[in-house]
Amino acid sequence: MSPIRVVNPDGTFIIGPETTERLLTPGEVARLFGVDPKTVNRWALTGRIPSVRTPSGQRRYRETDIAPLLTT
Amino acid sequence: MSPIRVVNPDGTFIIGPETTERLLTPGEVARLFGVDPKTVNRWALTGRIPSVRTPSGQRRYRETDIAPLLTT
DNA sequence: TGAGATTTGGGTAATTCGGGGC
DNA sequence: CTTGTCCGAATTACCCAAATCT
Repeated sequence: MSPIRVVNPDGTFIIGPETTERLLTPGEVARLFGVDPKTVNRWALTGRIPSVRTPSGQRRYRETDIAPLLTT
Repeated sequence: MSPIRVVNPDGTFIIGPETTERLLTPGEVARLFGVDPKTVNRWALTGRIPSVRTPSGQRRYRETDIAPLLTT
């Protein structure tokens, strides 16, 4: 399998060959916090948590955005 | 109308006389969005994202088509 | 020629979406 | 103000086997 390499127009990497960021589903994040998945989506809507949208509109959450919130 | 492209076995394809660009496999795109590889192919079938076909029928995806969709 | 990983397609169960109201 | 729930519609995940790629 080839490495992931998504580049910007200026040639810089969005995701480099050595980086594979893990994305979490709303349900996975909900279980981490002990809340309903819809609550997680509301956090995204209100700007509390950044999210990535699939082409169809579903949300995925970066592990690096979620992990710091669990420690506090 | 997208241009006709001839895909090499290593996933690269010819842009110009001296330029070549690598394409992303379904598995790579799937990891970028945190979904199943089959879901990525479904996006191509429903026209949500453009795709390139190898002579054997497998799908490949252009980085420049995928990268803009990863916005937060 | 062979082994292991990946891709593809079909079918079905589970998840997610948004709106609305409590 | 935040959260959990109900609803229908849309989207996705997991099962399998066969084909393709490394």
